[in-house]
Amino acid sequence: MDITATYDFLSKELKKNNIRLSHHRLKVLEYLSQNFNHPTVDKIFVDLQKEVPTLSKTTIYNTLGILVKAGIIRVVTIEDNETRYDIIIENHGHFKCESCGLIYNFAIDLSNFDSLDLAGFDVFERSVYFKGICYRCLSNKKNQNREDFI
Amino acid sequence: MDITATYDFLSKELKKNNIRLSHHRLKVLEYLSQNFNHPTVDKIFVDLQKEVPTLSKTTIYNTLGILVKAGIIRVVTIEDNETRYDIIIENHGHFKCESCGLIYNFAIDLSNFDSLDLAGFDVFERSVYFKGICYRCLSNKKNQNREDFI
DNA sequence: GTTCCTGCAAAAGCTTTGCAGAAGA
DNA sequence: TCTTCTGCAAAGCTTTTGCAGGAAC
Repeated sequence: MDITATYDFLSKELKKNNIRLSHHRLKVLEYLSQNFNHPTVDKIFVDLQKEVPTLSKTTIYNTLGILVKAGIIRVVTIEDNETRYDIIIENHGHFKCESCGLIYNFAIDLSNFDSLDLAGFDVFERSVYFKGICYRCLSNKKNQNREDFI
Repeated sequence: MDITATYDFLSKELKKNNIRLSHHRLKVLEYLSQNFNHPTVDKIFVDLQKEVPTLSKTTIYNTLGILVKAGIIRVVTIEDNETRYDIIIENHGHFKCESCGLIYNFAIDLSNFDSLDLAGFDVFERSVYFKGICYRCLSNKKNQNREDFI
């Protein structure tokens, strides 16, 4: 993916949504458009502080809230004790490895999924979360059984 | 669904998992087997206190943790600011209405879903979360547009 | 000049932990 | 009796809020 194009596109998205383009906000957005690792607030904070030492968590919370409301990023609630954020890309699910903690994207398209149970409902957000052990951990720990990971 | 049968089944599940069947724990489990409304810890606490006034939140947290570990209930993380719990039923997703807050179950079977992106992965948990407006709220508010709900 | 953003500190929630007493096997 | 469960209170975290100063337009 062309990061510069994405970044430009997102800047325009912000303007379209009447979000003031402060330096800090652009930095948070830039970070999210270059890091597809579904960061927590704390991860964003720690990583960006090297570059922008005056940045506060309050501003990160504020910025993330605005971006979610504008529909530019989405909240990933794969785990109950951590809130993560993700630049919105269509038609993908999230897989979390319970061994190494990494979150992977994978292709899945439920946009045309119809359930009889939801007849007459207006569905405008669809999230898919899988958990398990990723191929990397599986090959690292071939001699152990699954119980070790749980 | 036959609640008594479910309840008996679950009692046996507990014994199989060497979980001591205290009165409080049975009450929590009974509550979950009779209330499919995906309660939060606080909801369980408030509802059960009428019946069991000495019950504490610590015990609820303790019990829920044990039941999750035993694979009898699962955590529903459809929202980032609330943790909910659900007796495990196979092959269903969760739909949260952003207007009334109700969470509905709907049938969906991803147990045989294969993604090329996850080739070589061991996937042992699959959650599907949808959001939108339920049919009830839609018919109550026919004259309003979607922006009112968001 | 006016609006809105920012950071600090405090507050608010939710969840976990330590420990002494109580209940279960 | 011995184990482990329970409830209280305190601690630990994450997130929100109030407010004064500062930056953007």
